[in-house]
Amino acid sequence: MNVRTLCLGILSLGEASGYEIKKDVEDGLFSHFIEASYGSIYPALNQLSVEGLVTVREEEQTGKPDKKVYVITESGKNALAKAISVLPAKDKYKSEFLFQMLLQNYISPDVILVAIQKQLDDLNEDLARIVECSQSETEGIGGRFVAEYGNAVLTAGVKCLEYKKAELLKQMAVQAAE
Amino acid sequence: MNVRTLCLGILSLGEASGYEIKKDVEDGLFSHFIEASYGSIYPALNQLSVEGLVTVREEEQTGKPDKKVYVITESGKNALAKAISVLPAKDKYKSEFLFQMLLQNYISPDVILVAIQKQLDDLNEDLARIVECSQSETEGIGGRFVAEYGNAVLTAGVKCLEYKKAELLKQMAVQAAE
DNA sequence: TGACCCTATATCAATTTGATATATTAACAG
DNA sequence: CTGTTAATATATCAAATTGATATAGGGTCA
Repeated sequence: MNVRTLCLGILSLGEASGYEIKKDVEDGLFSHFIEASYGSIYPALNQLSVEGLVTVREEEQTGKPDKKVYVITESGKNALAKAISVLPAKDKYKSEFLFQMLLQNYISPDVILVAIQKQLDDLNEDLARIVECSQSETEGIGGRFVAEYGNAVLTAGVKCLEYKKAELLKQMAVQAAE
Repeated sequence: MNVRTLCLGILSLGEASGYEIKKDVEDGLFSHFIEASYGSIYPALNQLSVEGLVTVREEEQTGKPDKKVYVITESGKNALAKAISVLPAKDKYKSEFLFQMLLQNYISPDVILVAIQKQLDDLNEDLARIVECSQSETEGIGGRFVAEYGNAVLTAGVKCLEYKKAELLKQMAVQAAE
């Protein structure tokens, strides 16, 4: 799935500017499972506009720079429905954290500890965002689905890491006592 | 973290060819949290070789094409240790599946069902690979860490989806009866 | 007045993907 | 014995994407 389909999906929930799409991807319900940069979003919106899948409207704002508001068209909705009715590709997961943990014999216990803490902070931040988004419940049944799935997965990660952290701290205390 | 560091990490566990590195990334313990294509692995190995972080040895094989075996050097190990002693970047997770589920009002219940089933199959496949890899326990404490973390997270995902699937099936049965 | 942050769009080199090409050997079917 | 498929192995490249940077208007706070 490319960024064009991603933009159509977000626009299907309501009109938005490129900047707002980026915000959704960073802070919204999408943030748990979507990544996209300005460098892909703006070209995607331009192309969608050329293809007639979205319309653009330039909007003046007071106290802020002007923005271009994109609205999905009927043919855009059709293209979206078609694009998301195929078997989804396998999830992609990349974790520098797990890479470091696998090679933990190359790093000191203190570095391992701060890495675990950082991962815990990241997971809890993500978790808080999901809770926040699902409380303002904008997306109905689909939103509940992804919120519950994200919650389950992230909570399991936190639980596992809390245990690993405690284990490491105990071990470090023993080593310090020697 | 770039593919060069990834290759150094894999080579730190033992010598390998580009093809074998790709296999590790596809089927090994790394597969849960790493992605890399030939198009990035081969150039990375060439560059590492130029920089003196790995050495190459061409090996003839009977019954198979020749291969280039890469071995990490001392300065390669130093570069690796340095590269993985920084705070890890945030995990990256991309899921077409969750994107589809969030926009499920655009797709039919049967398509939702096959998507859920596909995700369950993917998760169970990943889970089986982790169990298999951790039984042959090649990587010691680091391997156990990532295996347990992966297990926790994937199991939570499976459990959540089994529930969602049952819920959907019940709902579809009710709708069919009407 | 300057420093810094938020909103907003845009661009671009560098990285990475995903697909394809090439070659060797084995296995298996027709 | 010929064709097809599959595994091993390396390499390349167009296209997509990232991550950083540039530009610009406005607000806030010292």
